[in-house]
Amino acid sequence: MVTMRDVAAEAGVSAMTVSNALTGRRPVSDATRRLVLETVERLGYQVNVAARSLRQGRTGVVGIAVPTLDSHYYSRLSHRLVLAFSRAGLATVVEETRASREGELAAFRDSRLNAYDGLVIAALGLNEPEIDALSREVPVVVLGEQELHRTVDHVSMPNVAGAEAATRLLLERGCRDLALVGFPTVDHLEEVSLPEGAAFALRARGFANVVGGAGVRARAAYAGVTQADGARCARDLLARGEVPDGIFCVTDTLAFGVVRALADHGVRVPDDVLVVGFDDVEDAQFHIPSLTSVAPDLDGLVDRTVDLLARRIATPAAEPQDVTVGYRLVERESTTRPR
Amino acid sequence: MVTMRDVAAEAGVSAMTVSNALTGRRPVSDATRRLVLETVERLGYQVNVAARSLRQGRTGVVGIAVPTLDSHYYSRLSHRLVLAFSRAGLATVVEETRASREGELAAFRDSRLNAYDGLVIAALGLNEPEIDALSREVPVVVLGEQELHRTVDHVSMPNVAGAEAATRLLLERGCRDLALVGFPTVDHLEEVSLPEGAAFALRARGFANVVGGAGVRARAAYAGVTQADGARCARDLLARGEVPDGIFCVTDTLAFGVVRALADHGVRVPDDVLVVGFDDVEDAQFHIPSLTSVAPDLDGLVDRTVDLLARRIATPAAEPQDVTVGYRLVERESTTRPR
DNA sequence: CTGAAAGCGCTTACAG
DNA sequence: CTGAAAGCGCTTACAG
Repeated sequence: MVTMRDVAAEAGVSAMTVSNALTGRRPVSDATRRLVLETVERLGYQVNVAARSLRQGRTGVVGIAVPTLDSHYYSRLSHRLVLAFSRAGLATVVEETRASREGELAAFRDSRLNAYDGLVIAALGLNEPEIDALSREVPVVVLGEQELHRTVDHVSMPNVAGAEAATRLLLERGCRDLALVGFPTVDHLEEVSLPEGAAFALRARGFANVVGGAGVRARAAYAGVTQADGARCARDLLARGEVPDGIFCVTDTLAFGVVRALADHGVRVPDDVLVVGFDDVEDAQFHIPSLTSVAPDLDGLVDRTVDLLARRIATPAAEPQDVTVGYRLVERESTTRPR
Repeated sequence: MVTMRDVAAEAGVSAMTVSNALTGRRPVSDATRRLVLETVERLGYQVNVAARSLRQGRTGVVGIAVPTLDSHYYSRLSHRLVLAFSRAGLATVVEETRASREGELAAFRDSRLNAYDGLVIAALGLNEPEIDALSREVPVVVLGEQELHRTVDHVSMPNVAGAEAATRLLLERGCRDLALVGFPTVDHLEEVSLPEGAAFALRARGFANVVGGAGVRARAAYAGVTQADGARCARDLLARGEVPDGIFCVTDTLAFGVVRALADHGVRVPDDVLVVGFDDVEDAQFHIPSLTSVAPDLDGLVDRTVDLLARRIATPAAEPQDVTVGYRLVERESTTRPR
């Protein structure tokens, strides 16, 4: 391997000067810089990042920890974060936590071990005190799955407000017999905790808030997070006898499964029942029927995340911020009554 | 930060002994090991990976470079690879190349710079000689987007055979007026190169192979890789006047866009036209109609990839292997004629 | 603008 | 089974 020392010897300068010519940290005369760069090119020199990291204590790498990459929502979110950090001059590493406590602890451990400069984590398994403690060891931004807390930078989704808007839309379209898919109950929400964390509970709360005073029927079904789980929820609702006339699903992924299972049982969307999802993943536009969904401001979420992490890295003691991004309700065929 | 030296001083042993107690590389007496581990625990010592890497020249990290994470196929593939490498005791880093030459060169560069022990790359932009040259700098396994070549380990999809099976199914179902979506032509395939690389061309070739002797009409449409691109292809076909009675799409993602755009123009699947995709992504089961698709043996692909990379890391001079995994054709509603 | 020396925190020979 | 010394390839003070 070609080292900085080789380049220095070949160019007849010191290793320091090579370093300075490459990093620009200290001024180097134009002639020397040209000589160094030409020698670097000719010898095919590549800086050794392990050595640089050891010396600097920084790596220029940010970790992104998400429950899984095999998800409509998280794959897109990861993609957007990678692009945004890339624009900010930071390389990114994506890790999967499998939505487990252990996986999330591992992400924090890896952040120290591999000397990530910072970590973005969609935390589902760890609770607030744990995150607060861990966040002292590495600059971190927590993504919107926890309730508000003020000891760590936090960018969250408009979970409650978005779910309220979705539920209101169902009422406005005339639904009087609602179902919530993705949470086990519409009452005593605070007593239930799910492997998927607080986001689902907050969306359920939004649903319950609107349903509460509306004098309509409401029930709930829960089976997990996948399309297959959504299908199971729909079958569960049908097995209980009555078909609701409006369904709010806490994610689009669940909604896809719900719509499919309803079709398998001869129940049509939107003819027999209206359906709204959450996340507005790209697929929502392409399904038949296309899916009405709550579209969180993903650009805002990503931009704020990059900003906050950069600030936290630069100023470890900065005052923690708590940001909730906006949303739009995008209406499509699944809530459009046929004429 | 607590260093190995701190632990050694506290435990009254040498740094070497701490290292040996931790790595197990050399035998340490039981009593000493217990003392060291207890001291490590008490001081909260964490090994510094940068220093270890610098010394060892290895990191235990494997890079995975895919065109994008925002894709039905690549997000699932990345997920599976992460799990498989995790089982093999290797951490993984996922990078996006944006399907560009530059992005792929960067993945190789990062592999050296960040001292990945190995790289898995779905290469689309680089050609064979470039990959062959780069593969001398880092252990690499190339994923199924290139034609066969024997200078680098290579795991490929059953592109030709799978596409042939899909096209044969359309003929068996009575189609006589076919369209290929995802490649610009059905003739002179070798003269066309796409940003998406050779996989699309090989699938087009499979289509052309079957159509060739069958005495049926065939045309092609190409716009890119996304669902929106698939929709554009369908609109393009419709704009040319005649509606085909069978469509083979080189990916499921394109097929979703095709089916949606056809529906927008009142053309029904499978009533008016049959559609087959490729990849068998999870969504294929949940769309309405559910999508018939070529299902490559993803488990086999992932397992072989992990095996080959592990072997290449252990034995850099090993004879390169070229593996093509199998497939199943999964029939669903999109090719089932209504009674 | 340029350089010689020291050291980041480990692990690899070399000894015993 | 254990240790003192050297060095992985850089960059940070300290000098000039």
